Amino acid sequence: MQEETLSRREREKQRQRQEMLAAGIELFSEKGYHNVSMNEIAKKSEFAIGTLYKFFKNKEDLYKSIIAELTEKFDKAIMEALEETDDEIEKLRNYVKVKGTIFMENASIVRLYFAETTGASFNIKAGLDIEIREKIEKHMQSLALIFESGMEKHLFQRIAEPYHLAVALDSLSSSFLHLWLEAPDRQPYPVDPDMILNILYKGLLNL
Amino acid sequence: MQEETLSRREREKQRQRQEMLAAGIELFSEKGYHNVSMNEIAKKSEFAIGTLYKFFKNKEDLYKSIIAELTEKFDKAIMEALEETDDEIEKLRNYVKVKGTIFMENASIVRLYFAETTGASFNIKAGLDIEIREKIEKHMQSLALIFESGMEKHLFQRIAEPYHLAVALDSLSSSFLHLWLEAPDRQPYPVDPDMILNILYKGLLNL
Amino acid sequence: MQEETLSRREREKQRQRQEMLAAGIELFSEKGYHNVSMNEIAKKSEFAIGTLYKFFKNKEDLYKSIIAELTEKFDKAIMEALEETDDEIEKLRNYVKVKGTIFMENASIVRLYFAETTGASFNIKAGLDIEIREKIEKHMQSLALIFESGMEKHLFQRIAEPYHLAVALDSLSSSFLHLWLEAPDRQPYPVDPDMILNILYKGLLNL
Amino acid sequence: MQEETLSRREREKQRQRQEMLAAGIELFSEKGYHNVSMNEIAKKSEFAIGTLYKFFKNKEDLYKSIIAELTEKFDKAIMEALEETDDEIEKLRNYVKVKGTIFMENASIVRLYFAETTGASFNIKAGLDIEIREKIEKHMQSLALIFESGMEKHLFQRIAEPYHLAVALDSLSSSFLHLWLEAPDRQPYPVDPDMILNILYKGLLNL
DNA sequence: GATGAATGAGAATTCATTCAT
DNA sequence: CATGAATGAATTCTCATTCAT
Repeated sequence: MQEETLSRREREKQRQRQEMLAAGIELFSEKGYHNVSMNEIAKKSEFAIGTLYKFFKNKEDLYKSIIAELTEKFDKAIMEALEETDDEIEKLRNYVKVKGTIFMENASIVRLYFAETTGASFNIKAGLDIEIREKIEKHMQSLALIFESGMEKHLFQRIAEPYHLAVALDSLSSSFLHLWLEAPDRQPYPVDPDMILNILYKGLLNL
Repeated sequence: MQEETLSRREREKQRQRQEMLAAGIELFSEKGYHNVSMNEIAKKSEFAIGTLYKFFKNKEDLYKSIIAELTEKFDKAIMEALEETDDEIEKLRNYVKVKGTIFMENASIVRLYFAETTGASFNIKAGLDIEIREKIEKHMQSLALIFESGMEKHLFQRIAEPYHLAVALDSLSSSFLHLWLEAPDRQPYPVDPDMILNILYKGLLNL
Repeated sequence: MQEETLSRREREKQRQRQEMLAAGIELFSEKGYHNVSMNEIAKKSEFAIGTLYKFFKNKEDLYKSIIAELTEKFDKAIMEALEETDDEIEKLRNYVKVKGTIFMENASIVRLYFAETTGASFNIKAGLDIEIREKIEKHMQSLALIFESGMEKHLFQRIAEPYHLAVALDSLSSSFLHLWLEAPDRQPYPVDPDMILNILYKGLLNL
Repeated sequence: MQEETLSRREREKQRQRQEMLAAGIELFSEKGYHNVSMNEIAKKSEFAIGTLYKFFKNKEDLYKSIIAELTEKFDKAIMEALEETDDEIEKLRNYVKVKGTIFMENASIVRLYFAETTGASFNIKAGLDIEIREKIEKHMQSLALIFESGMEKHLFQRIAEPYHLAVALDSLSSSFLHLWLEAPDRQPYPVDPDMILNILYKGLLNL
């Protein structure tokens, strides 16, 4: 019974933490890191400012926690997607599909994620970006291996370096995602991963 | 003679303005918008802070001016590149080449540019992004037209919607540019626009 | 039996109170009143913070209790020492000896005590100092009376006002104590009360 | 003329700095370091809080500056007093006289000074105390030398270690100063340095 | 017209204290 | 009755902006 009580408290804490993170996500993605005050987050999450500081040692920590959580979730899903099958073509389709799903479900954090991974990030000093970049690099390496292996099996033509193809796939999927994030109803993407893959799969020119 | 005097003064003013912008570019791209103070920019550009405020009505205005200037330069160069020839293939190669050149020559602003165009920018309130996005959209439309026209001439296969191909080309070129910005010596890109185009031109699969 | 239970509880309470005070003493004397939080004291004394507030109505009250306790102890010991004998010379020696013993045994509180009795204390508003000052004044009066009586018996020469001599003795003993507190091994004082008295007893000059 | 302008500005700055320090002295000595906010000091000195921070990099710096300034002044005056004459008796009288004068003229800072030199100082971490303690130690050494030299000339009896006599003199003078600070009108001290010296000079007992 | 000293609103963070469990 | 999570007032410090010289 005590166990139950403890876990109830623990669960309650987790719920609170999630609410704080949610308020942070919403505000940060809407207004940018520096244009959001801890007081705002406190108000939005309906906690006292002091309570916020019980959960996160400072503003940066709260921000990092948001990014870290998404990164973790994203990384897990991607790695799983790539291991689900042995077929290279299927792996690539899975990659694009899963990326789309995650982004759709977390639209507002994704803005933050892009802010952190692209361009001059908020917190050059933060050092969080290093961790993220390492995960992204890991994904690129995994994709590159898939291209490489597909080439060895003569599934794919060696039209470019495997690593470059990996970057290309990542880039294309992100771009179409962006398109969709900006105008969810008009853009086809998250529903159709094949469109992106086709751009890579078929050559444009009649060679 | 008064005209001459005025224009000399005018030229002098322009030079000063450029120095201020240059200082801003360097600092903003290195440390991020919110981590740079107007005093720093004043010191770096060797003007008094009051003088800065004679040229730009506030910090945001200075920032916007930087972005606007790059956007303008970029837009001009791209539009010229696309009009230089009638050959669709050549147009696309020009697009990639010019984009590469601009980015290489303005590496530090480009970080700012990405920060502004991708993800949650520092200053969503700024409203500057609207102007930028419009220019980018114009480029996309131009590229789409090129793809369309190439398809009509049967130069290109209709492997995807012209607009999607435009987005793809923009995305790929930006990604490889990023790669290069992060590790200038190892990456081939700005030297070789064809690598990118090949990814689109040849299909991966043996169809 | 109820009485016994009550008194057992009472004793238990006293023990708890003492533990809280002890934690406070250690922390306050090490870091200063304002650099110690109630949470720290709670943790160090191994009570919940709420329990602390059952015993002391606020932080200041806890602090005052510490000082009051030392003052009480000190006052008692001093008054006893002065009444132990009828010989004025012996009384003064007792005073210095007992002061030394108390201070040696409570080195860490003594820092607090000095902080409170000398200079601009942390908490002038506390109003505690009034009570302390009254006790000190009482000691001074007692010492003055001893000097006075010694003078009447022609034990002492009337080289200064009795009250001034009292102040002098208090001052000298405190100073040498300080010396000892700062470097316990090198200083002779608490072992040798006569050194201090000699400074008063023998004249410096060859008169 | 430019020189004049510069020095006028410089003088103006010094005047402002002094006003800030004065406000700090008054508030700190009245309420204690931690019970005074920077905003209060700003208000009292009639400057904006930001201006305070132009002159002092933080609260501690402002506090240290106050203490350092008094210490400097005090040290200078004491050292001069000790060098003014070659006669040991005169030197000691000078010491007591000058100390009295300084303290009378700076009554409120002296409270701070005592708080810093006695008991648990506000800022154990501050490290300022080290500098002060070194100066005090220097004074003690100087006094000890005077006693030593007086003893060698058989002006003084060797009734105690010279260093202990130095400590005794310092202690006595400070104590009577305290007395006076608490009740300026009733206490004779600062007017009569000889009273203190007599306590040391004549022996109490009829030996 | 240039200057930079002065301003003060606003942000992050701490911690004494309360009170529901 | 003990507990310690939650509270929010108060504090330090920064920096965009103004304006007297």
